[in-house]
Amino acid sequence: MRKAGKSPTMKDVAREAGVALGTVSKVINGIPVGKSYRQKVEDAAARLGYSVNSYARGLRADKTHTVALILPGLDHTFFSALADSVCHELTLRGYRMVLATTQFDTDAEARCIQMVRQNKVDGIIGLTYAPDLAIGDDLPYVSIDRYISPSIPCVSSDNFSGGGMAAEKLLELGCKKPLFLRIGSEVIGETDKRGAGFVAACELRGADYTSQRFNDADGIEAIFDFLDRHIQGGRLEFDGIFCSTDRLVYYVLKHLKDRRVRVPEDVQLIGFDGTRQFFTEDYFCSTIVQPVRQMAATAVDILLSEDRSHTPALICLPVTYAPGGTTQEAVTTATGDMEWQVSI
Amino acid sequence: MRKAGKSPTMKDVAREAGVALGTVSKVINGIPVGKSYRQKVEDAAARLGYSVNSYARGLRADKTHTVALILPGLDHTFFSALADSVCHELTLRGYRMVLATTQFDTDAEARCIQMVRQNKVDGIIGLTYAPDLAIGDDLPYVSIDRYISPSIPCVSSDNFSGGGMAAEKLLELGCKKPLFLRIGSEVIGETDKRGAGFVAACELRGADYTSQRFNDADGIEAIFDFLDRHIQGGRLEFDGIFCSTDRLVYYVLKHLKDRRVRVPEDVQLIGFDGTRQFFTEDYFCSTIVQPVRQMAATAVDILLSEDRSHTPALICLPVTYAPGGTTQEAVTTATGDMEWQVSI
DNA sequence: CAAACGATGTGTAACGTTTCATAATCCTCT
DNA sequence: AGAGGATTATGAAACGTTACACATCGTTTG
Repeated sequence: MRKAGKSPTMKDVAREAGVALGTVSKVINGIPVGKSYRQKVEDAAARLGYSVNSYARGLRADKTHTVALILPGLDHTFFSALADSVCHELTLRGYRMVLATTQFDTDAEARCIQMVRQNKVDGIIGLTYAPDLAIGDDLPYVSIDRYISPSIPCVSSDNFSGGGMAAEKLLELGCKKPLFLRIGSEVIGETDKRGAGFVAACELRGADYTSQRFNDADGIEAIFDFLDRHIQGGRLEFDGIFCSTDRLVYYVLKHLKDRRVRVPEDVQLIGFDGTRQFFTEDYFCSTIVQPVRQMAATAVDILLSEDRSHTPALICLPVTYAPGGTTQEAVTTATGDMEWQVSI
Repeated sequence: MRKAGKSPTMKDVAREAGVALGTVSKVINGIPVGKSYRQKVEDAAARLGYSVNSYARGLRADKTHTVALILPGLDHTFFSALADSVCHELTLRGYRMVLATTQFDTDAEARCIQMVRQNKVDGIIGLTYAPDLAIGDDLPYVSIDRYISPSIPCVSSDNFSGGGMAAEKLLELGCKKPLFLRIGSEVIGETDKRGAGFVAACELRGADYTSQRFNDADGIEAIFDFLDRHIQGGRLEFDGIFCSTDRLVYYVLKHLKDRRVRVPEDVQLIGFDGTRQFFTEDYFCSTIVQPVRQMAATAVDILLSEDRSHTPALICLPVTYAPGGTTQEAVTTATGDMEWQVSI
């Protein structure tokens, strides 16, 4: 890659304006300076098209005004919404964002940390899965949805309450035999409190619940097998399922359709995330909605806060329930809007 | 924000290893050096946990290995898929990506350019709308979907052929009175060739077509009004509509449903973009699919190519047609899979 | 055996900024 | 009018790296 002619430096501006280097620096940084000097410098800078070299600045000051966001990828609403919000929040605060994606690969996570560390970012916001992520504590780090250590603040939605909310809702909607289905990473993260909350609420209400956990390694087939083992004479023995993610709802939905089990008539489904369809903005399914924007803003706030010595280790933000067609609410929901899909 | 203890520098490593600064630099950069020296340096670096300060490096070498991606936002599949791919392609080539979003605001676009210019990125990939974006030609720039000037390479999908493809498809599917509907920015971009391609194909086939263009400023209501004016006795006078984007398909679909016009029985719809539903991966509607990954890879390739003097000003990548339920194909498509939505 | 050469490590200048001690300038007050 | 103090501009040092000229050492050759 070729770059035409070097861009002007402060030295050039100083020469052009006939003032000292330090004066130019002051003007650029808004430090009070004699009016005529300020004018001369501003004119010269404009004439030359000067713009600060933040690499030189970042070298000198130990502050780069850059934050790294490390995510598995952007191919999921939750991730892209998070990235969008984080980017926006950072811009508002005068920070830049460098984005690195890991494809759920723990090696890539380590490489990303390494990479952004070289880049001397002022901090990292990360959504990672490696059980032993090496983050020196010289570099401020805020973790999303995964508690790593007491010295690393973790921002997540209130997974426990969300799980409880899902249980309450299923029971309220008349379910007698609710089931919790979990699929996810082998490592235990904050999101695993969803099941715990579900169980706690069920026990409190004395409900006849079941909780079944699978790992990504088991494959989705393990869940299908489980469901099949619980279908007796075309009838599923559960009448409500809380799935650990909206994506899981999709798979379950698909499988149940194959088995001619009707949703939501025979079994009601609640997911977690708050995934919405494009354009229509309808929820993909009945779901516990994570406050993505708030999570992003909170993560940024904590990361950039002056005093990081007293930040809580774990911050849980409130979730809400949103009906989305896979449960039988009393009133019809907005999804009725999408009836045209019937003809497809 | 507080940073604990400064990180070790090459000087520290040199002292620790008992060698000269230059030798450390050579080892770090893989320049041949005596075996024992190499070992000493590597050991010392590992012991101290040294990592390169890319700000110092970027200051010295006029190369930062950083590329900026400027997008309206990430809240659209096309944008997030593009960001995902660009990020991935850059990582493969050892580059970092800084992401800036503009919210479709042309002022924000200018601020972003300004910001990344300060950041001395090696180049910019931008998807912008400002009619007169000020990009000095000292900074390599690749534009997506918008031709700016002969010296700025533009990567887009083959909008013209895509429009033609949509026309051909509608005619092939039996439409006698096809309509092209456009909504978009006030400034004319590459995407406007969609309509041109449609018109060209219709004229070639002697079809009785109509072409109607609206701007964002007109509001979606203008399109609804237009449609209403062409509904006679409950029947729309067009039997096929090519919409300039999938999003427009959504609005049209919604409006036609209100007016009890059936899709695809009464009128067939084709969009542009290749938007897919989450999880299901089904196309949102019948559509002309943009090769997002290829666009990202191409943009990155061009931006990072050594010799930018002979790059073509405009690169159009091939699009494909994908049926998605808003047209009446001979064979049933994969969307049949989503029948369960019927019950929602 | 000495001179010349090649190979390899060393140290310093430069990149563009900010900061800070110093110098210059301007007032003000005696 | 001149000295003292307050204000403001100046210029050099430093940030961590790379590149290049130079010094050093070992080896080959006449």
